[in-house]
Amino acid sequence: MRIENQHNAILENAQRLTKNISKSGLSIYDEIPIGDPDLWIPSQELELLLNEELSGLELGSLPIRTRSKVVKTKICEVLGYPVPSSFKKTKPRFLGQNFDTYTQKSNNLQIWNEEISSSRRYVLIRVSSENIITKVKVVTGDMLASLDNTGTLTQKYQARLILGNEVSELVSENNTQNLDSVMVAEAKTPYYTTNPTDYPTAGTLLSIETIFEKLKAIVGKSFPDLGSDQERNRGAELHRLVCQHLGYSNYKDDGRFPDVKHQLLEVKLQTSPTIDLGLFSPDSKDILDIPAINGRQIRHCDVRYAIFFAEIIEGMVRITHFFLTTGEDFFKRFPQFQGKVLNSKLQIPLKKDFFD
DNA sequence: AAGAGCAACCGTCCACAAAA
DNA sequence: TTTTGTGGACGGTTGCTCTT
Repeated sequence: MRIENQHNAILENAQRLTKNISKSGLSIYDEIPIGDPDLWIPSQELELLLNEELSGLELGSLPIRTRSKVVKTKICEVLGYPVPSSFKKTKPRFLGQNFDTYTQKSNNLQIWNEEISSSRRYVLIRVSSENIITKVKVVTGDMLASLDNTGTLTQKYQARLILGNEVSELVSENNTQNLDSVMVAEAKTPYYTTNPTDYPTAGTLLSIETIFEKLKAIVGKSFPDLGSDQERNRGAELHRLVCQHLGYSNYKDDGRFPDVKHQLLEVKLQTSPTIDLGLFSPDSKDILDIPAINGRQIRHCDVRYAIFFAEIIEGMVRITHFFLTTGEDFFKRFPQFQGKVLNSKLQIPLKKDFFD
């Protein structure tokens, strides 16, 4: 009974505040002094209110960015704010009430290009596998920071894919000099016992031209699309096709770089023009963590990149373009984003019972 | 009004460590 | 020895802003 009374008292206070906000005509970007008795929604009130109003909301199978926008729109309505025509990239997104929102299906919370702000609130919204909001949790930056055990920043480079006139394009005529010096003229086609994830050897490393000839047959192939939040698995299907065309009888992927280690080949499937690269820049001269071949160390820029572009029509992924380049030449064909150049994110694992 | 540029945002997997 | 948890990679699309 006592708990129920308290619950009701908080909810009543929250409703009083949202009425005030609604009357005030303020937007989510207008500043409110923290703790303002008539306009500031304390975390407790915020959590209760959003939980009551958002739980059960059906989000369907929207693309994740669209999903996020739908949720923000709903939050504006619940809090008594007018819905902006677009959500500006302010830090935080809800400036007046000083909070950010994260709509999460997974427990891997990721904060990009920003430190955790200790006084900011973080509104974490749990979405079930059926795409229904099940719980809303409001925590301060302090609390989030305590869940961050490492402080490690994960980085990402990006480049732009610009389609040309050719359906298949061999960007680099030759391998890098370094790689060329270890390769033999008559490399064996992959034997049925070799794994695509094995370390490369001088005798089995195919020339970039041979790889090009073998892989260009993939253009025009299609396979079913697994859905808008299953990009990773979609890439796996292409990876399988690539292994098959190269002559490997078994497909294997250990999630490491590069995808087809045995050929020093990285495979990418693009359905949008932004190419995301990992921790390393393709033209990096850093040494790869694999055994040297004939005494020669392999560098990141020696790796070959197979970029496939696809269109998704009626639930099918159809490969329309193919590019093959060395890491060294990568940015000569695909311009690197000049803005931030390197993006980094902090990843915070949420405990399994975080939302309980 | 349309397009280009960009980075923000969210998703998934796997090796290894720790616990059972 | 098996199971569970954690850290840190990889994956890639879309909305916002600025320019034309």
